[in-house]
Amino acid sequence: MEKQTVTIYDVAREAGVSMATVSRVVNGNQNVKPATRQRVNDVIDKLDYRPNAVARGLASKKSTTIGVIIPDVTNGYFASLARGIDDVASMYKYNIIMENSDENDQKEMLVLNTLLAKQVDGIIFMGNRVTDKLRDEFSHSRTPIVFAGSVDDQESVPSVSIDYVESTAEAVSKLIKEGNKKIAFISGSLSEPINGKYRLAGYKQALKEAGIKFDEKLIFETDYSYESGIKLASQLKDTDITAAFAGDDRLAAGVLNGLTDQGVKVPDQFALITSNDTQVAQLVRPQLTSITQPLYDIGAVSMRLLTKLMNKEEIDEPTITLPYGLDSRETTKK
Amino acid sequence: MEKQTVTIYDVAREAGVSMATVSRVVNGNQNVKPATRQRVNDVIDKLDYRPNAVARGLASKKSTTIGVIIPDVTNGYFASLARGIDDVASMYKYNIIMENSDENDQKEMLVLNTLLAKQVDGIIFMGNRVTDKLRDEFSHSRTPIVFAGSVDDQESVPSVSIDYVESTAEAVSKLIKEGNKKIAFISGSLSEPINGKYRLAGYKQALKEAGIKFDEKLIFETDYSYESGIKLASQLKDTDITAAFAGDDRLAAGVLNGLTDQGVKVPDQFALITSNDTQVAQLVRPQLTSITQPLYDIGAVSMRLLTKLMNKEEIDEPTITLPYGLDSRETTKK
DNA sequence: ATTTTTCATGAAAGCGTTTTCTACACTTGC
DNA sequence: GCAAGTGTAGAAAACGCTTTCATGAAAAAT
Repeated sequence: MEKQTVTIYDVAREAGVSMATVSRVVNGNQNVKPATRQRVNDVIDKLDYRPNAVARGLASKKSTTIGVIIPDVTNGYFASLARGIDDVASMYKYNIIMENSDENDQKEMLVLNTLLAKQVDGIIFMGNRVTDKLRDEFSHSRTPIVFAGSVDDQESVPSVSIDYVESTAEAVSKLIKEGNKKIAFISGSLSEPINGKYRLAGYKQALKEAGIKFDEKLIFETDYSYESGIKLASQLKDTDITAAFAGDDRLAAGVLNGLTDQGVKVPDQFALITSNDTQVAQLVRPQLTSITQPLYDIGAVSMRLLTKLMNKEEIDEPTITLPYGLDSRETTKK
Repeated sequence: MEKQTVTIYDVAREAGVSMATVSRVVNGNQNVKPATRQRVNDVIDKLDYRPNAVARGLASKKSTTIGVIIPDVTNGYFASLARGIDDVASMYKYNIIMENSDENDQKEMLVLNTLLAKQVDGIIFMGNRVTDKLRDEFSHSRTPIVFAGSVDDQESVPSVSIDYVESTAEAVSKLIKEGNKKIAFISGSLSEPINGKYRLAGYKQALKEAGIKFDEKLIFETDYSYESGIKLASQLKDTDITAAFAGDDRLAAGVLNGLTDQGVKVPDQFALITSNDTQVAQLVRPQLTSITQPLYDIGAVSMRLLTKLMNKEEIDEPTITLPYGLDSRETTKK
């Protein structure tokens, strides 16, 4: 019962028209007499014709596919962005080729190349670090690209994110207002601009405003895993540090659970604020006070921006900053 | 500085050979003299030639792309499967087009059609319910497909999962052994075979073995959200139910947090076992005792199976069942 | 030295569309 | 009644590759 692939030519023959006409009705071109259109559509239904997107792509030089480079789908933060991206993409009839990069420079180059080979119409890049090589590749290719949930520190690429400096400053200020003087800054690698440049700047800014001297020893640079948070908790326990700002939720959850497991009362003895407001932040007990980010929207807006870029529309501001919030939950005093 | 797209023809001209030869070296065909190969490769590097995958796809009738239908990337369970799929896919040089279906029948049909239009070489389907219409479409298409993390109850489609009947029975038995007599069965829609058919059967089996009579009132059918779990907790609180089996981790986390927030001590006053062993299960306190599933592997094996199908290799057993475990953590007594 | 094999390569026909150009048959407008 | 438009449609050339078939040269066999 295996049906042969039916092509536009089959439809044309069966409907007694040329391929060009079939193509016109399939693509909604108005230059077709209603009666003809009807007839063609009937044949399409009858034969169950489905246009070959690959052939279409070759002929039109558009693949209606966009590439998404994501560090790890398994990470709730990126998954939320991805969901926003996908929803808007399908709204605009684009499909998504997703590639996990593990934030690995080499892999990023590799997937970028396969995406370009696949003739994607645009690319959304998630990741916290951009090597010069990668940036070079971006700018050389005529394929539009936008960063979602991160900023290129050279601002050479359109991006959508929140203001990491201000939000961090606000979080740290809150910690200070609640009486904390020794506040740890916990994040992933400081070589990533989001940590080493923006968040750290916000942290310092808050300290400065409060007249607190910056202390190098309060900076804890690690990776983004839950386990690292647990480990960090043991280190934190025997110091006079009374609060921490964390750049990642899983990391923060690790710190929180580690602290609690060791008998430290949060928030009474230790206050904690995290950054991404993923579901994790609300699943743990006590619930993590967090900077809130419109994760889904960041993804959605990125994709929307990309559609404009692909249509060669004029963009007034390529670096879009979305509003953030600060949700006081249970790991801070009030 | 915009470089024109360089085609195979440009390379051929520059290297003084025919397109056929360039094609051969690009595809690793051995019928090329080493010297010629060298020369062509040099030109490829020099011109920075990158084969157009779309044209390739049209000519070869292979897209080296597979479609992945996922209910929601944002769900840790599916995201883990997806990660396994993607890793194996890239190992075999396939790219992935990912489509969120929201387990919506109509949307599933739609994305299936766009995937087929894009000429994917294979499809991996995640989702708990398969409509007849969809199954029909599957069997009519010559594109191989495999189910990941779910079984088609008609077993007409190759699939990879764990034994849901046995694992559930084991979990419920444990609850019974620890002295619980009234054990709630909490799951998503019973219309989904995984719940209404397999897990429920396991639940009944365990009860029967212990000589406990099945009680309809202990079945709680809801959706998979954390919020529903919270709500359910209030209902559960004022009954004589002392334990529950939950078919989903977020749901279980909701029940757990809801119970705890209302002063019910877990596991002393209420025991709880969940099913998917996503990260959530270990983030909450107390940590959720859970059936453990090799999530990443389920995805990986599915993809591997799909590669075999795409190569038209003989498959001995199209329904693969992977081993599960039962990890006693803190929401059961021992 | 001649025939047969093997090897390396080129020519050209697809693959299934889109799109440009051309053409024809009608309407209009005057 | 004729020139100029205006829809509607077809022919055919791309699009950038893979692949089959043919071919000539070199190697091997006789």
